[in-house]
Amino acid sequence: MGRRSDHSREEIQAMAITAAAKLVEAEGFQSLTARKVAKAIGYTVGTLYHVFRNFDDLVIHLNARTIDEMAALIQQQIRKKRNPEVRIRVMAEFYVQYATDHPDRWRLVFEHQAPRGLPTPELMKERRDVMFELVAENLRELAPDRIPHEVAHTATALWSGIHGICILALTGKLYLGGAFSMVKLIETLVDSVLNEFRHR
Amino acid sequence: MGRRSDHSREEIQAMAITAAAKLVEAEGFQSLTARKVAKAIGYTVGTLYHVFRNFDDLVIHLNARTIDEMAALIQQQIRKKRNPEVRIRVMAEFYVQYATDHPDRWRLVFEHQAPRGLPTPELMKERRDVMFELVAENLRELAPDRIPHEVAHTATALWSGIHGICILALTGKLYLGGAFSMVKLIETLVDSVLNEFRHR
DNA sequence: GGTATAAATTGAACGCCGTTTAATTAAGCG
DNA sequence: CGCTTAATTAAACGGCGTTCAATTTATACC
Repeated sequence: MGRRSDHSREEIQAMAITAAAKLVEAEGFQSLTARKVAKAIGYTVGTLYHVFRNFDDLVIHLNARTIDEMAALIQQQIRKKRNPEVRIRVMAEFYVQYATDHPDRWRLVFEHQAPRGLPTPELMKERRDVMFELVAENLRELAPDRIPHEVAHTATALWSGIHGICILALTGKLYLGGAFSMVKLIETLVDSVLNEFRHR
Repeated sequence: MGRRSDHSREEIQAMAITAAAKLVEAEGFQSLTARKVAKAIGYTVGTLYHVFRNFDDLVIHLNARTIDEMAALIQQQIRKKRNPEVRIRVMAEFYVQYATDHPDRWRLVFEHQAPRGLPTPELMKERRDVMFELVAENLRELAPDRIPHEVAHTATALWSGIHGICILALTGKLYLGGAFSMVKLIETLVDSVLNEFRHR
């Protein structure tokens, strides 16, 4: 066969990313392969390599979409709230929610890594700090006279901590059960860091 | 060739784990393969499968050793300290130290996962909570009259948070530089959680 | 409208992976 | 020394990411 032009480059890209997302959710990110994605969209691997530089490039595009989806969901939720502290708590709540609802897509964002030595792709750089900046924005509103550096520092510490709880819980490395829950752990962390932020 | 009996089963296991550790440190955990390990110890893959159930089994043994090494290092450090708060801070400091010194071995512990559906191997179950329990011990000493559940909860929140900072920093997903450092982030988290723990 | 050009798509190949298995080799024993 | 048993190997399998020559088709031009 040859040139079909049923779909443009961009369409094939989008189809591939969508198919990859579904495969990851259905079978886990560890068993995502280029051949499966190609088959799912009715093309062969070759076409995939015509549209993505390599398999990592496909994964990076999928991860970018995952981050965009998650950020959109979270921003939609905090738009309903006026109080910056409440907003931060809602952000944490829905971060956990998204991670729990799409564990494999979420883990792929953090556990994928391009081959050693290569620089972080632009697509990821743009999205790396989106959550941190969202937290920092609201911390700033919570205490407008704090110096920016301090705000950014606290935002980083808080959000990294929340992320840690998510990762360990989702990978089964956290004892949960009984009165133990992710939600309560996150609450403790948010309470602690916010109190510390206020009182000094 | 055939039966050489140069080494016992246990010796070959230990040699393989050591070789795997070196390969991981030298080339990254992503490119660890059974054939490389076999070659490094002067055997073929077949022998490796005679001694481990499969490749995941080898990785699990390596991870167990990594956790043991790290825990030993940390316990050795806190033995020098009497104050439980100081001990917790030293634990955090050396956790970061180990992760930074052996990034690929450390990441392998947390990013490896046995094929979907299989239960957590005993080898890992025994080691999963070692750090949490170490923290809880010292929290308990810090506030002997708190109920055990509360202590365990705080220990989990604190250590997950520290872990989150480590993971994000080591995978290049954290803005560091200038006055930003892992050590300072960790300090903030420890301060926050310990203060919260004391004041309520 | 036929034809040359350029682009999309394929299928087959490459070297590597984890894993399995039959065949070989050597050690231990009577 | 021959037999048994177990360790070790080499080869094979299917699947992986990746590359590329060959093929097919859409498009631009005369």
